[in-house]
Amino acid sequence: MEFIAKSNMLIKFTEVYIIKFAHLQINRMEYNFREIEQKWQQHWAEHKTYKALDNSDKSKYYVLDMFPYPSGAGLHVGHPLGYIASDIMARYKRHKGFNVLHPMGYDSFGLPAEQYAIQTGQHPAITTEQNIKRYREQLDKIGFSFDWDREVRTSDPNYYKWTQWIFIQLFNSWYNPESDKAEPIETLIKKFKNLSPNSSQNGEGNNSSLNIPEILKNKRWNELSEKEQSDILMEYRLAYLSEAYVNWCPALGTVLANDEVKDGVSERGGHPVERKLMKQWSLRITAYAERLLKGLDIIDWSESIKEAQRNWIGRSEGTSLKFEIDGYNAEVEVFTTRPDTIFGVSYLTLAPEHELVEKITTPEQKEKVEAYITYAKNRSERERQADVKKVTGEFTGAYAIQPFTGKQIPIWVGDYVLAGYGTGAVMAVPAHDSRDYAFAKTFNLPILQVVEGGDISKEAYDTKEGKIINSDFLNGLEVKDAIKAAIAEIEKRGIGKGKINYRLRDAVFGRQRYWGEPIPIYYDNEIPKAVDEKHLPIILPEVDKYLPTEDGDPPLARASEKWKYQGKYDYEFTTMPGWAGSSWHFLRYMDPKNEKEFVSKKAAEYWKEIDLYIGGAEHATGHLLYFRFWTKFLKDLGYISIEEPAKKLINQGMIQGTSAIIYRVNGTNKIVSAGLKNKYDAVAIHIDVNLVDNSIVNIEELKKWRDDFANAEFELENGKLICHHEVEKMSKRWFNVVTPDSICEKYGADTLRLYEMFLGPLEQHKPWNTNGITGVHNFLKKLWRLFHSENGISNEAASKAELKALHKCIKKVNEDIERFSFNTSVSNFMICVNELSDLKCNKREILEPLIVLISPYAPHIAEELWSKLGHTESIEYVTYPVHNEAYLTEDNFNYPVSFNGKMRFNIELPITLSPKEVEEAALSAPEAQKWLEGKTPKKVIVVPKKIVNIVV
RNA sequence: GCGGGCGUGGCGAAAUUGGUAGACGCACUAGACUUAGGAUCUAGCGCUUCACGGCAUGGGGGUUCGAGUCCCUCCGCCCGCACCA
Repeated sequence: MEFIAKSNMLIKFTEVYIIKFAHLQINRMEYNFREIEQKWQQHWAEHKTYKALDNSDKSKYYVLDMFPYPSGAGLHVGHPLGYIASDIMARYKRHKGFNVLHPMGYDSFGLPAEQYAIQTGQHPAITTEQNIKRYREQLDKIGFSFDWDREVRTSDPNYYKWTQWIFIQLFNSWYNPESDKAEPIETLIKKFKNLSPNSSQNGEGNNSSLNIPEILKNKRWNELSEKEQSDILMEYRLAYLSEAYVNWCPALGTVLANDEVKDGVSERGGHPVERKLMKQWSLRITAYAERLLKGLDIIDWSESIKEAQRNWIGRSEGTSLKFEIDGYNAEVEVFTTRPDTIFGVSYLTLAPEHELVEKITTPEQKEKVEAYITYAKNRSERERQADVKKVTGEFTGAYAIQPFTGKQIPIWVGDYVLAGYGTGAVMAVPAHDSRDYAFAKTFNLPILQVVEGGDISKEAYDTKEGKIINSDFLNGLEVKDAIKAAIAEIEKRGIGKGKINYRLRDAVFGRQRYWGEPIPIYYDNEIPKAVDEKHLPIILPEVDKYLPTEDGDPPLARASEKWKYQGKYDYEFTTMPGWAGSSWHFLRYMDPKNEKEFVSKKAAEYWKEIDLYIGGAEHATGHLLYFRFWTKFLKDLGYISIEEPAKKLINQGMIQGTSAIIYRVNGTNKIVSAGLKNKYDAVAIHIDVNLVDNSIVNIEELKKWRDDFANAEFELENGKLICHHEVEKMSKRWFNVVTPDSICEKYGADTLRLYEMFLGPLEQHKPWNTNGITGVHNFLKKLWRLFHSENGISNEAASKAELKALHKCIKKVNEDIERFSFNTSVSNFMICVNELSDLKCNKREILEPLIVLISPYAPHIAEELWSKLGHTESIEYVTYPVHNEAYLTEDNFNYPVSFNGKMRFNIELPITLSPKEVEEAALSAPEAQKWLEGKTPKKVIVVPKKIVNIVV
């Protein structure tokens, strides 16, 4: 008895032991991503695995992300999408033997930190620092291969010192239209000094495109006062101070650049924007309009971005033309693209802001015109844009002289003419321009047809086709030829000339804000001067409040009395806009610690331009235009040698949120499953998406999430509470924010990386949906299992089938990466691992290259498995596998043969056959013979490797 | 209005130059192994038909032996610019 009991116990004991042991073994085999990822992230940081070398014989590859603004909300799952793609590229290129520059930084000046500072009084530098810390933690969890030693922050004085320095270079430069590049302002001064007064009209520079200021036609440069000289140079400097109409946003208390205004409201915050005449610092980006346009042809950017920039630059060829004003010693200059319709002009229209309006308005019309101007000024941009159809205007009482007929034509004021474009005045040809037509119809002005075609009693005929009529010397010409003839005649008479106009405006550069780079300018007797370079950086001073002063001066005016240049001169009080620091960050990464230069010549020569730039398309007409502009400028001054900053640009799509919605029966505390909601009068409630798994709500978690659900009654479907989904912007407001941290915690960084790529094409907008993530997670588990079979790793030679599975994958993945199709490569990994699993492959010969192949996508698991295979060096330094065509083609393919869609069969042929032999074999196959029955084939089409068609 | 992009199963999506449309994944169905599984494995899964087959890439037309892919046209969606003379 005792013995039996004992042996039973022994058996039991053994069983328990075996189970325990098995359990241990399973544990050892399990894919423990948390442990692995932490281990390798630490390893990479300690060993500086991803350090980019400044001196290398290797070819360089520069892959850059648009750096983030570190907001308080932290990263959500949409932010890293582009970073993951660029990281894959960086790792792939390292495997391919490139010296890769893959840095990251922070665009850390900006509005939100300042708004927060205004509310709380906390210095923006502190919140920014906290946010950066949080960002870094989040980024580190995803396992990026950034070279963090090269980190830059735009709000760091060591960085903005050089932003200020570049501003000074802009201030000290002008654009020479003759050499077609920026030059030091001294070369312009020299030109002015050499001018001899009174002869300048037909002097040496007669045909030059350089406009000589009026005053120099009577006086020598040296005779001018310092103030006069300064004022003249301001008209040429690339960074200049001028009085101009700007987009003023009262709510934000600052001016905004055109690209920061959308539909008449501020892009940030959506506050109304009005036009205001202000003295402002601007950058003369218009000087670069033509080069910015031309450069688009040589860069590999998406068509939509290039079109957006072309649109924004808005080149249009036409003619400037002067009309004398009857009874005044004055002229109105207009710009037109249709000089061929000059004989159809029935009136001129001036913009309400036009300087001549006041001068030429007759006493009888004065009251009306003034009332109109007041009305036009008080209309906000938004109102004006909203009712474009509403035609308004007023007659000035003055008349202009049609230069060819000598006839009087009335001059009107109308706000459909924009002050900022062309000359702010148009010659109105109602018959051939729909806007002039609407105006003429409203105010009963004559409509004279001068181009044949259309029905001008109904609408304007604005097509640029047809014969010119009623037009003296232009009669009978086609529109195209008439334009040329008209320009020639206009130029001959000296009343105008051919001209190219751009829609692009100079970029307003000053912001009435605190949290930005101080503009390195001081005022000496009201004359703005650049601070000496050796005094840079001008450190952002401390202020008591981050608000404008009572006098309406910007916050910097609050700085203490000691904040003066050289102890006596006032500084400029506005700061630079957000896009200043981001306009050159790509250069600083090349040489981030340099204290003597913004970038050394040597580093700039080696790294040249960005090979791949990844970021959002929302910067199309902002950052992406400005950083091209600064690049061209710095090239002109000889500091760098590239004309375009980024060879290739990819705009990653936005990841939207998938909101979860449940239904509560109105007036009760009863929650019903989505399928049952139509039975009731139910209201939709957004709930936290993290409480939901595959549309099934975790009721226990829901009850904890919000008090009102704790005691709710639930009506379920098959025991489950199902929710509905809606695609919305990812935002706290909709409880649909998913953070990368939560995904890393649950599935690991490698799964996150793979899944973000797997979600769909990189450039496409797509909603985040965690449902499919188990698929890629399972793939990693399966991959892990391949390396942990019962028999361990075998050194046996691989079979044909195994080799084929591997090499097919290598080929496809290489192709996928080269064409930035990251989503398909994830599928290709899955196919390969499935095939190898089916083959129970545990061979080193296969698994080693496989893991290298996957490592750019899933670096942590790759490093772990690589070290398990006995390697001590990081997988990052291993050469990327190359596919072997032989493994792909050795066995037989099937060749289907089809005829006219009527009949189809497959025959098996060896791959080794030439196309000719394939053709012969196809024709002699029994199926083909039977079908042909003596007919002679007219055409045999052999498509390599795929299909043979026989046509009779 | 002008310009750019897109339209493929229940869902995310593949299809490199025109060449067996729907790879891969999710969801779903059935089964195996399990005390159990939210683990793993096997099979099925565009529509239609009992089946052979037929029909399918927004609609219509064209080119071609062959069209998701090229051309024309219409419809729908997204994005950018918008009184730019």
